[in-house]
Amino acid sequence: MLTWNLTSQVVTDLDVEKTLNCGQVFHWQKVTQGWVGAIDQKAIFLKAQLKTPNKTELFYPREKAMIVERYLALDHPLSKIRSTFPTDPTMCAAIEACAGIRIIRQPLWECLATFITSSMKQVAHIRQISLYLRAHFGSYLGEFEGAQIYSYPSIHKIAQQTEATLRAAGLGWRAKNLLQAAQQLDQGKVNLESIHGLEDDEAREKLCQLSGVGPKVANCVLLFAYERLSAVPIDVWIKRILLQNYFHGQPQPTERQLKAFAREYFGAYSGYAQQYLFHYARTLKSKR
DNA sequence: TTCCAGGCCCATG
DNA sequence: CATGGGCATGGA
Repeated sequence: MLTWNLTSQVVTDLDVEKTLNCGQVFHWQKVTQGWVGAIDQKAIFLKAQLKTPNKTELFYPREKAMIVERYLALDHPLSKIRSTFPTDPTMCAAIEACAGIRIIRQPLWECLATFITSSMKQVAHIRQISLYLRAHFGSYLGEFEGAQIYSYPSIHKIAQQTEATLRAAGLGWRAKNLLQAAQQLDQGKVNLESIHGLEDDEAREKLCQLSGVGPKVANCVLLFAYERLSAVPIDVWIKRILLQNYFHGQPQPTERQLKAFAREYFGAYSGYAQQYLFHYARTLKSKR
């Protein structure tokens, strides 16, 4: 049973629940008072108390304060970011539904690997796969209220597996992609750290050299791990909401036209806007 | 049971 | 550049 020496601070515009459950990260577990999970190799506990409609007191381990503050992107100026969004009805509804959602800064490999395993999978199943890989190939970090906490397995650990052992995670044909990507990285064919220094297009191109990584997964990694807040992943949900709300009654745009529109129309923080639309669309469906 | 899911890859026009 | 088919699995 892990114990926590907590510190706290009052944060404006932070909804921990939505931030952890809006489809950017998939492993945090709910406990009585808050959430437990891992940031790299550190077990972390988070608790949020609402003070006013947009102010939250966030409690987190004192000795890991810097790590948590960086991970949750508490430095992102959400008010300023929101002000750059267009003000059409759909976007306004999404902003209201997504108050306090922050694009977090995830570890590179963990984010990349998770989204390689995400293609044509529902969020619930991506989570299941992530927890399986952690429990079987990650490092045990401790237990809290029955929740077992593991780190995400290293590149090398995954690279050492066989396609069969990975398929046991329910990966199906994605197992080969994950294995090959891990091996490419393990052999130094691509260096994830070095991508930090590249322009968006170069970075995207580099990521797409990895097995199982195409434009959509690359944009997820750019947005959720490389802080490229204008990167717009277009999945089935975003495509649907764009077509219904911004291309209604018009001839079907090509993928290229859709991308160009998203990047231009939603502005400098189009990745943020995209995430709000994604979560908004999913909450709408669950309500029906 | 059927439908669908945070796509990628490769082969054709 | 764009379109179409194949690919595995499990939740809803």
